[in-house]
Amino acid sequence: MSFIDRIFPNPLPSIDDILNKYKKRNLPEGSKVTRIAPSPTGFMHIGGIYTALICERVAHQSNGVFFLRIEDTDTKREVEGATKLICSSLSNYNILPDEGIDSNGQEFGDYGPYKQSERKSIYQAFIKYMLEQGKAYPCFATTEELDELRKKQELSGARPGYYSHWAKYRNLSETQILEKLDAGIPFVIRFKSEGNYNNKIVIQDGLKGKINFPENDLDVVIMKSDGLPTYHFAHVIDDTLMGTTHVIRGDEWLSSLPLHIQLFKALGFTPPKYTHISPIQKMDGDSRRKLSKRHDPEADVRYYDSVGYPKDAVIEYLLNLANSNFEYWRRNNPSKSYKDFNLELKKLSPSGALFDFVKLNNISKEIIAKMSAEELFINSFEWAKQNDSELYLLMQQNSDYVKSILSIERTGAKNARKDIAKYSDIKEEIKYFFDDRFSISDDKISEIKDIPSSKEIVKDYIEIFNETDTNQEWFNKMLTLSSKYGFAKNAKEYKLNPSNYKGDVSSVVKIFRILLTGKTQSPDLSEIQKTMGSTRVLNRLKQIDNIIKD
RNA sequence: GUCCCUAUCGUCUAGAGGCCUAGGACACAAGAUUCUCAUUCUUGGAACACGGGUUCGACUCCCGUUAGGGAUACCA
Repeated sequence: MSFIDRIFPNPLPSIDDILNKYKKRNLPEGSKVTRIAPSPTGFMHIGGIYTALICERVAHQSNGVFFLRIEDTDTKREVEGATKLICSSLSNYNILPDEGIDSNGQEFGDYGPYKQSERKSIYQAFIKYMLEQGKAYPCFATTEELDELRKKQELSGARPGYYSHWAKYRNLSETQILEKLDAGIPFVIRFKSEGNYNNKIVIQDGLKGKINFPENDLDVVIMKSDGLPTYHFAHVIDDTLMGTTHVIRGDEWLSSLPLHIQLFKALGFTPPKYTHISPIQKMDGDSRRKLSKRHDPEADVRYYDSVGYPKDAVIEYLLNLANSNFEYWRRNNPSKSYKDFNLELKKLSPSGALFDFVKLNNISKEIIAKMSAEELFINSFEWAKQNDSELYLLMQQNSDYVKSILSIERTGAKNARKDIAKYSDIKEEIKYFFDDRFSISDDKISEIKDIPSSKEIVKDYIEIFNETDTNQEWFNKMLTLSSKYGFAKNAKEYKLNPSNYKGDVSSVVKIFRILLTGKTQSPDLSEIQKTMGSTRVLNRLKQIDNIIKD
């Protein structure tokens, strides 16, 4: 019995059967097949969404196929529920694979299974083939042995790694291998590299162009002792069988490129086209670093959901990061779907971009400003349902009132206000419209007191208040009151002759603004009054008696 | 240590040897708009990391330095 049969005693599918099962994809010329291949080790990273978005766009723009593959070959790091989270995050952001796994764990598509853990026998069939071809061998090195090897290499100044004469188990005889196997010594399968480190090879990358590498001479592990393949091997097998034409992935894989190309060749496969994209980074002190799962809450896509950024805002921000001409396109096509924008892989930045919340906010404000009051209500209501029960209740019990609040300077306005960047901002904007959440702080009260004749002005206004006043009619009343009590009709006039006036009309309006909203800054006061209704307005105005006693 | 990638305003970037006195967006500052804020409009400040080449000419090409990032696992 050969050592190969000892390693794989159970029958495995034949290479021919596998190759026959995975038919060549029948797609029109120029169609691209891309994939997103996350490992279920925690939450969905914003960088994962970024890559997925790019892959999805590239495939679908070319009438190709975009699929999802779960890379769960590291059973130790796998986190319960992570696969589900990946699927739901993708569908949340409307990045929908044509093949893969849905949120319920249901697989779909003709090139599955799409979970690597379910493809074990396929990988093993190819591993066996590699062994038969003499392109791989079992290695019995223990962790201690490998540590020692590394130390020795460091001491002698040699390049660390398992290669050439350092590769202790590379040239074991059949009998030696069988002895170890019989003794039950754990082993891995290593690739028997024919590469020469002193040879230079050139590889083409879709973004970085031609890259020079030394040839790979490392005998990399391709099958772990648990019988599952490593990333490198699974990548080569899966992307071949699944017909991936374009591999778009993070540039942390760039250095493994010589190995991957070498593996494709060893198996007689044609490698796909590669594009390595730079990660999204953030500023940390005065150096940049990758957004980290452990330290940065904004690394988790759920963060953007939880604070209430519209999904499209996140997507458009990411698109803007990918292709900076997106914003130009968006300005010229304000109502088109982002899917009509043609994303160009070549236009991606070869260096990593810093995540910029200020820019995200700007994009998000634009998007929210474009929503009608009705849409904003529906979207924020949906958000509140999941994330803010207090706001949810408020909106549910006062839906018409909240809708009219959201209409202020939106419905019928030339340019809607751009002061809401995320749904969680809404609470603060609508709070003071509700009597049980409205109050005036002491320092605002003293601001009213500081304005001469404030009590008389309010009393006068109460007499002439009319709920149906137009904006102009309301403002005329402010002007009338101003001149009656010695305030200039505008700032210019006041500045010209400050000694002639007690202030200008803005001081008069300020009394009402504070009385009605508790704030010194607010949207248009006449619209606010109309929205609040006369009873509420008059009640609040009458509070002047409690603020300024005779 | 070794290998690989990257380097333009504060940020994202345009830039394919002369269209560059380096353009745009965000942010910031100033001004304008019958009220504050938010809009909107106008204006402004703000960058080719450094040193060598190549060339009539370099932000652009080459080499080095520096800085940042990545890889160097039975992790992906």
